[in-house]
Amino acid sequence: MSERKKRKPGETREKLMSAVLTLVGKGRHFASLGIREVTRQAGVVPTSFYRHFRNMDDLGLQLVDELGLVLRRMMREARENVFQADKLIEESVGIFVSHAQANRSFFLFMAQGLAGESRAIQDGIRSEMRYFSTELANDLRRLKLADHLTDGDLEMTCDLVVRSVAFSLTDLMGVSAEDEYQVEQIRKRTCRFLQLIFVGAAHWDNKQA
Amino acid sequence: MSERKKRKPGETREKLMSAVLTLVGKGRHFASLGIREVTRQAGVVPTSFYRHFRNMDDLGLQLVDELGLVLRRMMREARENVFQADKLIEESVGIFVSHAQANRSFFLFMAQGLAGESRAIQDGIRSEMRYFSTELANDLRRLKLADHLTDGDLEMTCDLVVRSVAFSLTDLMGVSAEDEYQVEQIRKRTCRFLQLIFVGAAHWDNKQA
DNA sequence: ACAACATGTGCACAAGTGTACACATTAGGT
DNA sequence: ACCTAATGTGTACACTTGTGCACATGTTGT
Repeated sequence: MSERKKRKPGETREKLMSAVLTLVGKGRHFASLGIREVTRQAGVVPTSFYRHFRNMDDLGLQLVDELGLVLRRMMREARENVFQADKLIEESVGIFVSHAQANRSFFLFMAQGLAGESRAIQDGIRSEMRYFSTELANDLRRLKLADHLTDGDLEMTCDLVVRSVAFSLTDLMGVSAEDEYQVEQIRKRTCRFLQLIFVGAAHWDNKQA
Repeated sequence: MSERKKRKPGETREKLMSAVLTLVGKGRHFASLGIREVTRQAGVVPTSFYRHFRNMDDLGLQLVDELGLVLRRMMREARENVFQADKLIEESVGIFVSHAQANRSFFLFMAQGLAGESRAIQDGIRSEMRYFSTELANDLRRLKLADHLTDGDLEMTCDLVVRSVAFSLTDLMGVSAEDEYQVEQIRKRTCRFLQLIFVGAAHWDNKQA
């Protein structure tokens, strides 16, 4: 009953997954990738694919799961590095941008999947975003930064925040990672978006009537 | 020198374009479509394709142009139907939603193109959004609804509005057009997003320091 | 050590793909 | 009415694709 011996349990599997990410990173769209192309990129024989995935969508779904891990890691880092509230937005957006650069292909895949052709993958990504949004709401509650908002309004605010950041993602993916200036522009603009949203949230209740 | 005689100048051409829209409407992703598939759907022989387009991306670009027309028509209707400021958001979002339903495939194509694999198409759609955003800014200025904002801040606000609506588009495309309840939920949620943003904009200057 | 299984490989094949070429039809301007 | 250009069609070919099958290899549990 010792199951942790496998020397390379999913070596090919990982090669296939990162082959997809590589291709996506090169500008290809996930929906246009075929099994043969992916196996070729992974340096594996086509039939090997079926040892690990039933089809491309299956592989995509498992990529979404890994994407979840990346996002969680990012969120943890954000929580550890944000000390005072006034720098909250700048710090968080900064961490987001640097993660997006470090895992470019992953986030590219995410951006694609939002309007992709597999409904399951769409739902998976959407679900990750929802999770992210509720966690953000929890944090804001804990930091006492949202005391005047009802749960519903806080949820909505966080949803809008997450959406805006996700949209900035597409901006970010549109410019080369080395273009420091453009990246910086996007970072600043995203911060301003979030500030605007939070100003709106701070003054929300009186308008709610 | 009379050039308007052509009986069916671009009949096949239109058939090809709407064939793409049909396939996209059926849930396919633009990036995964091939020339043969499209011509088959259009009921045309494969080689005809090259009479009108150089490749799929070319066709996509021309679809973006048509999309621009759809968007402009939508904006015109919005301008004609919005009378007083307090219903501005509800009216506009309503018009947006109904247009998105009426031209589902078109908007689906737009949502896909934002993270598609053709850079040119991405830029085209982005450019349409920018246009939309600046027009919105002009309207708000004209209606005296943004007097306390600098041009830059107004531009940012409108950009955020357009992005939020565009993201709602992906929500909308995710539910069946007949699911009245879900569509209504999305409509309401989008309105709340915009309200939140405008509340933020209304109180922006004091925070700007 | 041996049986059971998971994983990787090679081969095969029918189907689909992009596109070149030559030809048929039609439309437009004179 | 005629020439030219635009548009549509059929055939052809080399190539890619998904996937089934049989076999090789390695790994695990007893």
